[in-house]
Amino acid sequence: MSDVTSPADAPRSPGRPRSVRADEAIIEATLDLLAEGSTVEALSIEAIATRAGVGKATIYRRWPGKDALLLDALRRLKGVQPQPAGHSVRDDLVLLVGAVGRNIDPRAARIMPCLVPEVNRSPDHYQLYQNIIEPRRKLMREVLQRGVRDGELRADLDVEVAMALLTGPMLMQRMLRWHPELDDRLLPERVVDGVLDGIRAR
Amino acid sequence: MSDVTSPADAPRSPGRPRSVRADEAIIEATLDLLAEGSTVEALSIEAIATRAGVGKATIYRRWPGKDALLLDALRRLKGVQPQPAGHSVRDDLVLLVGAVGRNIDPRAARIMPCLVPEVNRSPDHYQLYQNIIEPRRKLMREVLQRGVRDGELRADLDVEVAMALLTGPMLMQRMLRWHPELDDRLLPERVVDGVLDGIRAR
DNA sequence: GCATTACGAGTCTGCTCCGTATCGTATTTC
DNA sequence: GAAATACGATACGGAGCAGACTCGTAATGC
Repeated sequence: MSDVTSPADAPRSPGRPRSVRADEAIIEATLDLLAEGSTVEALSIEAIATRAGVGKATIYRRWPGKDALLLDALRRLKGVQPQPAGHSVRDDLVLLVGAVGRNIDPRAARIMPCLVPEVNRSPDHYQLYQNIIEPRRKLMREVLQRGVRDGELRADLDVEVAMALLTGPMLMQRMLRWHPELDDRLLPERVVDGVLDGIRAR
Repeated sequence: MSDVTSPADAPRSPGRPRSVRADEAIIEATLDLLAEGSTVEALSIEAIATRAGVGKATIYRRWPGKDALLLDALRRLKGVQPQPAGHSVRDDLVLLVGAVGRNIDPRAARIMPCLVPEVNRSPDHYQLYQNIIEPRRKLMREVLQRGVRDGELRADLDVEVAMALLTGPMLMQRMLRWHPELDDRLLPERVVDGVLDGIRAR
């Protein structure tokens, strides 16, 4: 079986190569345990090893500690960014807002809230978090700037505030189920239309 | 010194009464440790006892375990709700939005994010969280309904969505510093005006 | 004064975890 | 076949904490 790293990309040191299957199993076990509700700090190497069907040494051979392993594991969750069509600003915004806090991996939705304390505690993790969301923010910023340029949005629009208006309600709902009765499927449309047209009578 | 519970409210059982000072010290130590960055689960009874200058038994005499102690401690953080003046819907909203995630106790701002995972994990904690924010939500709901009644806001306004639009951006910014460059002091006004008037050109 | 309860401080057992080391075995290169 | 490295499993010493307990002391009601 081809349970090992591809021989093409390295000079191949002697001895038995590391098992790709083990790599995969460790990462998956980590994400599974997190998704099942374990906090970052409650997560133990021993639990990961057991879950992955792997010896502890196999983990320590690859990562110096829990933090490094976690970083690698979380990188797997970074989903694909949706590509706005570029026709209607409203439709593009609905697409982007609907993607807030949503990733390919369904575990991501359960894991993300557990990382909030970490992001607040450690400047490194805060930076990592910012690096991850910045590309998504950039995408939305461009859609909004396009709207201003085309005259579809107010000329005096504060783009950064507008992004907060669009993103905040979705994030809050996804992370905290802030309001139990809001319908998650309809929310993106409602949010975009609400922010576009305002709530003031006219 | 009057270091003990007031004699007026109980039949007074015999023996030395429990020290109010100890109660206070334990709660304060708990909140301090949380505010300093300890996670809920990393918090240990031993650490609390040491910090409070109190024996472990003194804690176990009062609470059955960490969870019960935490619940009592967190109840202390519930700040006062601002009272909207009732003149202008906009001004009332700015007041309420500015109060989102803000409590009298400055430690609250640092503690709240640490509770996000708990709220997601335990239905009990989720319910507790909902009970705490519901009064605040009610206040905002009334202001919005008043606006609709007075014709200041759209007649077809979805009040729940509107609350999400107003609250979400503030919460996200307070809990995650989602956008590093947004000015926290000006944000409430910006959010309210943005949501009121919309971002669409007209 | 005496029974009763609380106090701070500390001890003790049992548990979980960390990070390292050591088994016997498996897989690879030379 | 020999050397090298990886594998899962398990054992180890050490750290930290939970809870129950024990001290000698302090405060209260009768």
